[in-house]
Amino acid sequence: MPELPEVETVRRGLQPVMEGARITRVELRRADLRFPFQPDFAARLTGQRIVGLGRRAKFLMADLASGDVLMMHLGMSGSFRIGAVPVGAFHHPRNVERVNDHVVLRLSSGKIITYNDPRRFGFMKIVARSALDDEPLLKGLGPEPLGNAFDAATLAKACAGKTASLKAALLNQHVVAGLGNIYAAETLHRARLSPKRRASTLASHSGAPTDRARQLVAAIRAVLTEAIAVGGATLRNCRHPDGKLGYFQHSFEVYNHEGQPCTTPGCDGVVRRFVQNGRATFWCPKCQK
DNA sequence: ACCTCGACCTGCAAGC
DNA sequence: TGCTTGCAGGTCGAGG
Repeated sequence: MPELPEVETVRRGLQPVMEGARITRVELRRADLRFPFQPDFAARLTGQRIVGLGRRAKFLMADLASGDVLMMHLGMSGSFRIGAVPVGAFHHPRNVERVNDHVVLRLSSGKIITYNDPRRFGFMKIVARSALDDEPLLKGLGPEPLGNAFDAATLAKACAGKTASLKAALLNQHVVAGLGNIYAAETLHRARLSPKRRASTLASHSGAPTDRARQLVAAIRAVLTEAIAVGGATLRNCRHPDGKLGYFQHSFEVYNHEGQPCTTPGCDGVVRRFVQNGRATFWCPKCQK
């Protein structure tokens, strides 16, 4: 469940369970996800109290009482589920072991948090909080799109001089953090901007933001806010930690809508799909300019 | 310094 | 039915 709204939904699901709990046991079912686990990974977690669960870009950041931070990334196919130690003969379906359960955290509350990731593009890494500023995975990340630091001037500045397409720029986590393939397409459609347009056209010659930059910022904020409000999108049955589903896939206007009529009021265009930078892009050539 | 592409993995659906 | 192919919400490193 990977883009910002999905990661934020996961964070909100895990937060009440994790915060304040102590990790009593760490099970690694394999030695690596995308990278090998750090040699002291389990030891640094075991016995630690989780004091908070935050998010930066698509990373979940669990603050530990030790001063360490557990960084977690879901990659393309990562998901968490919350289970509980069975009481008596009662077994809950979410407690049943599944294939691709790679990490199991037992908490002092009796809750069990399981990380499942078939493709293993996700990863976990422990970093000292004092070393976060030097963490390569976070270095250079662009602003949070729902934060105060993200505005038309910032976006225009990040895109000034870029020969890459707007779509590529939105996928670039150094420009703005948290968008992925779905929300890049959806926000560009909302802003009526072509994914093929040069990113540099968000800035005037002097570097000041154009109206396009303002439209795009507004679209990004609106789409992400709406998506979070309905629990993100659920594709391929990837669920929330508590087993519930997101609903934003029903609000997609272009993603996976090839051949369907454009939803822009007054537009009679048809949604098209093409491959851009190796990834599917969905858009309406009629109203996105 | 940019930009694009291939590589990393598994699982599922469509097509033959 | 079974095999092959293509495709999937991400990111990094190599090479142009």
